Amino acid sequence: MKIATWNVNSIKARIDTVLTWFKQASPDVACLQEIKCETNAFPRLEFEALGYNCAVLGQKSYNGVALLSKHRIEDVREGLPGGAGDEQARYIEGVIATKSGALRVGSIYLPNGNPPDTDKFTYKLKWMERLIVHARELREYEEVLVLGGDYNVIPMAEDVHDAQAWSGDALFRLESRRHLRRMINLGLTDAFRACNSEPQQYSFWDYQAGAWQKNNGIRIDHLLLSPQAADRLQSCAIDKHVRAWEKPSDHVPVWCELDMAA
DNA sequence: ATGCCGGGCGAAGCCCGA
Repeated sequence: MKIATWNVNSIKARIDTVLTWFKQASPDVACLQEIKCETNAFPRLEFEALGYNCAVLGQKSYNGVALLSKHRIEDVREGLPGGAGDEQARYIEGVIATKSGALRVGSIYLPNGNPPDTDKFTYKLKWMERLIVHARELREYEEVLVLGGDYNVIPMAEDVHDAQAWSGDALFRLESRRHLRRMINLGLTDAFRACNSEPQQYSFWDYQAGAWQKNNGIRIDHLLLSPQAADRLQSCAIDKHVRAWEKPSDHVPVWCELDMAA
């Protein structure tokens, strides 16, 4: 069972690139972020033609998340609990029935939080607090669970080209990293780091200042696995080559393979 | 160097991202 996450930076602008990757990579389940369209404007037909079911939580202009699955998506939860008045479409979750039981998948678009001296950073930290509370609830289900998405947090200095330059940034601030560490401490596994100990492995390169050409990247797109999922983890990789395609997103797909055969 | 790209919106120029 191949499960992927990808911040596509507008599904409308990126549809050809995204479909090309889906045809090649053929993930069983995919978490998309920054679709930047309203729910009913999501290009469902294009994905259905490839055999996918779609669960979408969209929003006009900004944010927006989706779950795509070759199998039926059940028990869809739209939005992260605990956010009374939070209008930003940043979380969708669903359950996929497999031969070896339920697979629960969440698609996360965590707030950026910059600049850090504003309420944007406060919103980010509060959102992370809500995510921790929700992950703690999900832990009790003892299911195969994958929380995939654009976390907008650089876990460690080895996950950024220039840690010094990023030290004050909301993506690398200690408060953000501490909250991500709390997620891990709930018993979740960073799938990529469970499979790859090489430093300087990135999932995002800015469009500006030749960041891609200079390999000035950061690793902020993560797949966090429950113990039941981590036990089934076979591989995890970053599809870096996609960043060199025509009209790329600034993020690339990250995927893992779980053994759900039995 | 926060605004060098790139997208949304909407029809010029501003908001936003990481």
